[in-house]
Amino acid sequence: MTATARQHALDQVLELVGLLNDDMTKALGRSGLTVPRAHLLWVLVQRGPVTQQQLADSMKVSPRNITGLVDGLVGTGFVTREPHPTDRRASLVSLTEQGASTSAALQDGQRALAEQLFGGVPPERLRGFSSGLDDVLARLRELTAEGS
Amino acid sequence: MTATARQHALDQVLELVGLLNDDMTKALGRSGLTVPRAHLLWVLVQRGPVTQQQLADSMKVSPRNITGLVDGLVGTGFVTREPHPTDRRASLVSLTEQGASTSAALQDGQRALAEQLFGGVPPERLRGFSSGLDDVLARLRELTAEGS
DNA sequence: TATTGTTATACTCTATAACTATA
DNA sequence: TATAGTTATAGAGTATAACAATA
Repeated sequence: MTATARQHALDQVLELVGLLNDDMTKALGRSGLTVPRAHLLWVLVQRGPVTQQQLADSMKVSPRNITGLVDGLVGTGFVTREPHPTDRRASLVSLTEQGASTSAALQDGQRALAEQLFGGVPPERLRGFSSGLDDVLARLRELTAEGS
Repeated sequence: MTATARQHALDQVLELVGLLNDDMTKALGRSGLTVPRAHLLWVLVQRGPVTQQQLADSMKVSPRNITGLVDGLVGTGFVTREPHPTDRRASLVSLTEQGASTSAALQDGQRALAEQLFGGVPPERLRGFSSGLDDVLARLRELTAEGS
């Protein structure tokens, strides 16, 4: 009985993951971005100009992969790759104006999405949802920490 | 005030999406599968042997893509591709024993995950979570139906 | 010697367009 | 003429390994 309730909850979560993934992919595509490229942009918004090594660490991805993502973003005008002022081995990746304004627009879009998804949910119910999610996230973080 | 609560809820959901995606990718990798290949297997579990065209429709992906996914799954022994009994243009894709038993194991893993994630959540709280999710899913389905 | 990033190589997922075989 | 699937081509994300330049 409760086991089926838990199974149902997981099914719901998996459907959510799929729908949200599709929605994000489409929205980013309209801005000329992909999910990994938007992720990189987001790191730059949070951390400011950084080296590719730091990007690789932040995104938990190989340095080779960062080279490719930055190449793409330079090509489409979202970031610049400039020589590092003190370390001549390294590059410094920065947002262009276009990169910064697009990132801001994406954030606005996210705020709008939050309103669309949760705007009609009564506060009491939203609290319950959010608390339940906290429990689930705590467990998931443990699992992924172990499993790495 | 409530706007920040809604924003927080979306942040939680996005973290959930990321963690769950990583967890699934790793778990499937241990079984020699990827997310799209597991998706294909899952369609076969539900529908039985089908043509590649039917797979393309079910998965909302190009026929060319199905050719590649089936090639990979045939190569790793999860499915077979056999001539269709009545339509000589078409192939019939079926689960092998290995494909069926791996699919069953994945389902067991999912049941276990549901227990790990929700097992410690009190029934009352789980109900609240699930109800909230229902609201959110309804809105998301509308959004993705429009935006397509 | 250690670190930064690139080139070389390879695999997976994805798409469109042209083409073959069959209906 | 329409449908099923493949070949041809292309692009994005991912990884490891070898290597050059610099620290």
